[in-house]
Amino acid sequence: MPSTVFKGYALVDCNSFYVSCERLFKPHLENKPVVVLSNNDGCIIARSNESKALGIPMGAPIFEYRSIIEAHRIEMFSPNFSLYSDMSDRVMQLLYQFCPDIEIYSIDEAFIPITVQSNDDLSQLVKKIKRWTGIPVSVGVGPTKTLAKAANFWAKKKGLSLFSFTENQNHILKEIDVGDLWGVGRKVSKKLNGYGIYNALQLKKASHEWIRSKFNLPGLRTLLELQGQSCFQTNVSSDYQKSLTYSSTFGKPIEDFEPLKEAVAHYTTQAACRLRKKKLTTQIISLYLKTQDAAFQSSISLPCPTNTTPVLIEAALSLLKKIFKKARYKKAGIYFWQLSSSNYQQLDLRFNENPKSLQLMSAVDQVNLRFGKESLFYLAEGFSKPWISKRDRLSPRHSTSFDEILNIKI
DNA sequence: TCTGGGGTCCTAGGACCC
DNA sequence: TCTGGGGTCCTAGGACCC
Repeated sequence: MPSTVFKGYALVDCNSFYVSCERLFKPHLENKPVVVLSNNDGCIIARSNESKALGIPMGAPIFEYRSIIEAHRIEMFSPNFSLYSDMSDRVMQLLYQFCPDIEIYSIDEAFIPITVQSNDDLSQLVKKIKRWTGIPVSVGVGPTKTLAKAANFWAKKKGLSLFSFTENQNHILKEIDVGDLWGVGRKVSKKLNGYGIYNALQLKKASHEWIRSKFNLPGLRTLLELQGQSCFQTNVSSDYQKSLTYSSTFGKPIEDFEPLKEAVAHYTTQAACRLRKKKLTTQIISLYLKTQDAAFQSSISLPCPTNTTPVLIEAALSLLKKIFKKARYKKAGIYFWQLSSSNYQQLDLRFNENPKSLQLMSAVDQVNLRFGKESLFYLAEGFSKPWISKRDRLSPRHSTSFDEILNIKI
C-alpha cells in the first residue's frame, strides 16, 4: 500500500528524439555532436547534448553556424520523418502497455495520469523503453502537468532519468527560470522579468488577481498549476484534430503560374493523403502563398466534407487563380479546417460523393504504400518538380521501407 | 544570400441582430 | 442636428507548444 495518495502526471519525454533516432542505426555517432536539420536543410531543429554544449541554439540558421559545425565536425542530417514517426509509434506502444490512458502530447512525449506514485515502476519503464527501442527517455512527475513538465526539465538538466515533485520543493522551483516553464514563452517571460519575476518560485507566489489582469487566462492557469491546482485535464484521444496542414518552402523560389500550380496540386495531394490516413474529411480549404515579405491567403467552403484528392485539387487551384499575381514565391501551404470523421459522414442529397471515387482513393493509397510514395500521382503535379525541397543529408528509412532496410555484412 | 513545419488556444475587434 | 446598448458569431492575428 502506498503511504500517501497521489494524483498527478508523469511526463515521458524522449531525449534529443530525432538525434536519438539517427543514432540507432549509426552507433558510431554516440557521444559525438549531431544535429538534425529542418526541411530544406535550412536550420537546426534537434541537437545532441554535445551540440548543445557547443552553443548551438534551437532553430539556429545553419549558415550562421557553419564555422562551428565544420570546426567540430558536427554530423548533420536532413529530417527523416518516416523513421521518426515509426520510432515514436514503438515508444508509444510501450507506454500504452504501461497505462492505456496515456495522452500523446507530441511526437516524442506523452503524459501518463497516475494515482500512485511509484518511482520503481517508472524506472523500470525507462529501462524497458531503452532496451526495446533503443530510445533514451526522461520522466518527470508532478501533481499537475506544468509541474510534471518542470520535473522533466529538471531531470534533463541534472542528467537524471526520473525526477519527481513530491512535496513542497520550492528550492527547486527557485532554480528554474520562469521562461523555462511550460506555457511561458518569450513574450510573457520578458514581461514577467519586467515586473521582477525571474524564477518559477516568484511566479508561484504572485497573486491570482494580478496575474489574471496582466497575463489573462493562460497566465493564471500556469500560476494555479504551479500551486498544485490542475487546470489542464487529460485530453481524450477520441477527439479528432481541428486542422491539418501541408506546407513547405520551395527548394528555389517560383515566379510563374505553371510551376506554382503544380506545387499547389502536389501539396494538396500530400495533405489529402494525410487526411485519409487519419480517416478524416475536410469542409474548408485554405491556400496561402508567401514571398520574402508578404503573404496572401484565401479560403473556400466545400459543398460537402471530402477527402478525395481531385475534388481538393480543383478547389485549391481555384483559390490559386484568385490570389495569384506575379511575384517571387518562397513558400506555399494548404490548410484543411472543419475536420470530421470519414466513418460517419453527413451525406448531402445534392452533392453526394461518387462512391467510386472513395474506392479510387483507397486504391491509389494502397499502390503508393506498396510501390513507394508517388508511384501514382496526378498530372496536375507535373513531372520535373523544380521547386521540391532540398534534402541533401537524408538518412535511409531503415525501419519503414523494404528498399532501404539495413544490410548487415558478416 | 542562405532562417521549418504542424498544431492549439485565446483575444480583440468587426459585423450583425434586436 | 440630435443617434443605445447588449448580445452573438466569426475571423485574423498573436502567443505558445513541439
